[in-house]
Amino acid sequence: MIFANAHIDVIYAVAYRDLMDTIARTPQQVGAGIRRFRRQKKLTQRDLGEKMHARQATVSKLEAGEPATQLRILMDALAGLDLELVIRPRTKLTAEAIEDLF
Amino acid sequence: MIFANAHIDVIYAVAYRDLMDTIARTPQQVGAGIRRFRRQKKLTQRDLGEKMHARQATVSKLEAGEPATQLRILMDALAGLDLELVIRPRTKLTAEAIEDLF
DNA sequence: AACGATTATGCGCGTCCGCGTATATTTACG
DNA sequence: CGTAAATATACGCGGACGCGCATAATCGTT
Repeated sequence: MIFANAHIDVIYAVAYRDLMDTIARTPQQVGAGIRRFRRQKKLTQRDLGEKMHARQATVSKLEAGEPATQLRILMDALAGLDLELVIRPRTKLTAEAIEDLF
Repeated sequence: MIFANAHIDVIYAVAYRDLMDTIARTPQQVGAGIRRFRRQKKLTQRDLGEKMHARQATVSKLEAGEPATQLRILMDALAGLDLELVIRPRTKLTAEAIEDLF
């Protein structure tokens, strides 16, 4: 029984963190995720642009899901928003589906 | 008590999935993650390239962490490997640190 | 409705992608 | 050790980025 001694707080934290996550499989979804987190932090595109040394117009294209956006731009934006990327096998279980189990 | 009725199998699956995840904050880490999953699936760069309609050389640059790689290439590679991206707030807790809790 | 703030779009420029094609270089294995 | 497979690198091309600069279009408040 691996979880017998597990702190319920830890598991709760993991589950809560999952609810904050954004899954992305397309450039559009990546852009939408960036936008969501940026707004959550009350930053304008210009604000984020300054943090990452890019133009407001560049942030705009990134959030629009421009497929030819460069990886550098994406990673700089993530850093500017204090975010990170996770690469993982595709799951059918969405956050909503998991909630339904409880 | 939110987790009173939770299927332990589900929680175990979530924890196990986390161990398979790759965290990336730089183009290099993204490339390394792609490479790790590609090898795990016993595919060559050429194999992956064919799946995503890209050249072997393009896959090579992606895995090398070329910062100017286009987002389209990354997402196509993820799809070809049946992977997905997660955008989330940066965590200090690495997979190893979490293991230490158990 | 009107205003400022925010975001989307445009132009010309320099740079570099990803392409096809081809070839070094390295790795893996008998 | 030698050979095939796998990966890294090169060249020229067409195209599109991201840049500065500037302006339209949209949003949010009062």
